[in-house]
Amino acid sequence: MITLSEENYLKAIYHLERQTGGTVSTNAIAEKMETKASSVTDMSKKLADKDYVIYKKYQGVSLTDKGHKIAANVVRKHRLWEVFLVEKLNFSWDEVHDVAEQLEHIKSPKLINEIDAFLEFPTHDPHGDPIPDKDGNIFVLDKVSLSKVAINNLCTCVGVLDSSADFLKYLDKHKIALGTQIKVIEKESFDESMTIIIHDSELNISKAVANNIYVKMH
Amino acid sequence: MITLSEENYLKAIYHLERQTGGTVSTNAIAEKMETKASSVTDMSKKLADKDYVIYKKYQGVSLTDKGHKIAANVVRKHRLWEVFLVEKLNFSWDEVHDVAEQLEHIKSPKLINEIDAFLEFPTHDPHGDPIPDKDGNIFVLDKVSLSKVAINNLCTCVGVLDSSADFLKYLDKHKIALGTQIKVIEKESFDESMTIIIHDSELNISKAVANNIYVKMH
DNA sequence: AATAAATTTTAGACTTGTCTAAAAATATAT
DNA sequence: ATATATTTTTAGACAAGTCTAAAATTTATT
Repeated sequence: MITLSEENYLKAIYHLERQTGGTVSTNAIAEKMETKASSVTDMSKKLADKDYVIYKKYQGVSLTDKGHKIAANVVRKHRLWEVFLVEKLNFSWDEVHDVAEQLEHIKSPKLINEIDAFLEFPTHDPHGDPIPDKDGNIFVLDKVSLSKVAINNLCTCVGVLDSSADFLKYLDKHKIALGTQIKVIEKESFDESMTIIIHDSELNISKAVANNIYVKMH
Repeated sequence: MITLSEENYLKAIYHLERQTGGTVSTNAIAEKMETKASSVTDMSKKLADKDYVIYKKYQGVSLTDKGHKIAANVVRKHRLWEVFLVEKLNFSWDEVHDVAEQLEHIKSPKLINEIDAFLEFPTHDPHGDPIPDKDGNIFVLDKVSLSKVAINNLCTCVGVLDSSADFLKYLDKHKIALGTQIKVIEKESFDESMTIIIHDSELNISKAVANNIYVKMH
């Protein structure tokens, strides 16, 4: 039986592998988990003993197929619960993360299958992140950072890079949501801010904001 | 912050207090929790330190107001989740317990309030057990054991004493559910079995079964 | 009331997951 | 290529929660 802590480590490794491609360093895990490198080393050994990761001293870890499947399933549960909270229980997209962090560890295949069906098999969570299927596969749609979009182009918001509550509240305030149409009309070269049109009105956003918004081109 | 283990102990003490009235013995808790008496002693001290129970050496424990409130809230969450699983996710009443044991520990006041509203404020769980309100109060309706009902009386099933999967499956097999009308037509004195009429057909049930069914008299 | 039986507590040990501080290995820079 | 800085591991400690075995207390019995 897998422990809560082990699941959280596998999830962190999963996200880090996906960000960087290859193996994941001890320090990177420690930072993500908000723990110490020595704790990560201890856990890496345990995860390797259970065949969830491949661990070579001083070389970091990478998920085995077994570990990948478990991690993807945790992420699947996390994202399905997020959809449930927003669609059925009146949560806003900045409120779901902490609760989903708890719900993702509930062990019941029937429960998550029924939730999936109840929600009519969603493919993305409220932040635009893809929901892994039962085998752990995800289908990524091609999205680009809003900061890369050239002047006069029209695009649609399909996701966010940073899903912190603060950033999501900023988006709410300015009526930016998944599906919102965005037209880039001006870019300032000195601070890399840009002016966009949403819902027929102009808005100036900083480079930092534009970086954190994913869009699909028209 | 309260731990998972502490919550489970408080819940066990809550149920035992309710069964027996007064204080709860170390052994009774150990049996309910499927653990050893020495572990219970250790935990009793911790719970007393945190003002969740009153503990006197060799005299057992009883919940304080603070402890009672926490325990009742865990039970509230357990039973609301059970209703949710049965009403919305196609679980049968014998499948819900294990999942609800996990879900009852999710910490999010908003979540449980929204689930409550989503279910339109149910008062009883799928086994007929009352759901404590936000203050931990429960409103018990007067129910009697089917085994106490005299011949020729008509009554309605409103709950079960034993909600083990085995017993619930037995009830399913014989089409006995909450709300089912039952008429007692015969009682055997030698084995205390009884013959009842449900859905217009006769059924003979043992003393053990009758003991575990709660009914409301007409 | 004294003894036997049952219950409860204590003492010490073990596991999981964490930490700090020091040692070892790897990477970087001059 | 050697010294320095960074990363990673080891060693030893600690808290939570559990256990076994022995001691203390309470309850039941004669």
